[in-house]
Amino acid sequence: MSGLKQVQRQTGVALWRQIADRIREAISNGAYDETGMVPPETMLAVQFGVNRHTVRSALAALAQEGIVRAVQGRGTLIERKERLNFPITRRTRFTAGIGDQAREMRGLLLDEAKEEASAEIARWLGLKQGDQVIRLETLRQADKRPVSRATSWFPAKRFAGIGAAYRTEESITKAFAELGLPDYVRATTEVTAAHASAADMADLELTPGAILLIAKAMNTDLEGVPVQYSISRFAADRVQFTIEN
Amino acid sequence: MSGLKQVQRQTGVALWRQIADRIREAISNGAYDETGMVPPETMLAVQFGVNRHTVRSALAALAQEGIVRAVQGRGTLIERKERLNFPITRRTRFTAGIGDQAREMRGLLLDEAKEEASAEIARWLGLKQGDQVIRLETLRQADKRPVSRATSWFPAKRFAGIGAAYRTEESITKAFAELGLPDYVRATTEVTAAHASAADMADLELTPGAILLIAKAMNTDLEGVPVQYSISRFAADRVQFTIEN
DNA sequence: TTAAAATGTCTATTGATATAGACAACCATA
DNA sequence: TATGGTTGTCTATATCAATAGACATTTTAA
Repeated sequence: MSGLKQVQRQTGVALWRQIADRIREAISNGAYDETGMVPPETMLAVQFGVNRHTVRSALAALAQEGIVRAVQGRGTLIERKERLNFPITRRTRFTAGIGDQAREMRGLLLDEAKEEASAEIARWLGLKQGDQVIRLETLRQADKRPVSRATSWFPAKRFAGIGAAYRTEESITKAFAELGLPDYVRATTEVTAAHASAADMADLELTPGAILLIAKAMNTDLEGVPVQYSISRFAADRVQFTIEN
Repeated sequence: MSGLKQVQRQTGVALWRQIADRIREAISNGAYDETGMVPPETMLAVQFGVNRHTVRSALAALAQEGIVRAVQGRGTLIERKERLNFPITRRTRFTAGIGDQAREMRGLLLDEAKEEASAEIARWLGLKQGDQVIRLETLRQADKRPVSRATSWFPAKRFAGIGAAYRTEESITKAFAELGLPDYVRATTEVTAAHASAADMADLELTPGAILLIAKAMNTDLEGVPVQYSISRFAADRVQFTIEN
């Protein structure tokens, strides 16, 4: 890998933020694994072609995220450098999928509502617009660190009580099982990226300007009948998707 | 869909940039299809809870991208509202994959080099570190609009001359065919997101702060022997990926 | 023709961003 | 214990980002 290059002078995104993103990426890629520390501020300033104070702003932001910790006289230590891998296959399951990469997996139910299907939701679930659906707002954590924020819709008739089941089981797979659906498969997944909204920023403990990986997914039962449509927002600096064909 | 909500006051990313992103997204989602115009500046200012001048900065950025065009006295017209869909399957091909969504597809060879495989490239291509590989830097366009910037590696021994073949055929699939590989399959794809580098910004004609969807892909021949490893960077506001299982 | 509605332009003010320089405080080690 | 390297803090200055208000210009429609 080549070293970090100079940042471009841009409008709209603060320099310190661009530099924070670059350093976060470098840490994630293991660029500083030898020392376990970020290079000195003065060196980073030269590398990026900016003032040392600008580098300090970037490092302060990373310290706020818990990624680095500055120690006066010694340097800036790297505290955390993970990126969870999230396989997307016909058998995609959140908890099992990244279960071996974290000690503790949790799924929190933030909100539950019964509502009428919009045209889009109806299309995905194979219902008629206006049919009753259950919407779950969930937050998934790995080792107490928020990983994704998802909005899921289920046919209300077939999956009444899925909210309560999810609240106790903390897993869609187990909630389905409790409601008499022992198995399901991932039919389609659409992946996009966007800036985080204010609400997602709060839930995912993101800093401003953060990027989301957005997966719109549809699951079906083994007969191909849609059972769930979900829009999951992942903190892009904490995960990657892997598609194995 | 609910209407646009207020933006959050953030640090590091300019308000006008956040608003530009939101409006671009709304246009892409067809929120203004009825009129073919963006709402008046004063109305947007109220919706986002900002000054009209801030909205004007956002619209100016979108005009610069060619997405809208302001006409004094009339309003701000929407010029373009596309997001190419890019299916990722075992038979993923760039040109064929989005060929029906654009009139003209082109693949430009920016650079070609023979080099020694790094540990990572060697691992992906099933070679030994230091084995000769050919690296192609390519830019793919749909209707003259840049869509992705890719770096690809090929085993040098097997695919000598792939640069020349790509330059004339403007397609990996056709270049492979010319070199005696009539068919290949997508083995794995890793998807991440990040901010655009300065170089990618220039090649993809992106505005500062833009987001990239990054796909690291490995293709094999029908016997499962790796033939290509590539890192493609897509302008996130112009594409989405679809994974069909 | 007139009025309303929309974008375009200008001035002014405040706070955030970025640069620059100097020096203090702290740590490791020769 | 002295020194060099590192982070922490302070002052100062210039530019960008955002708000605020006023008014001009252009188009549409009453």
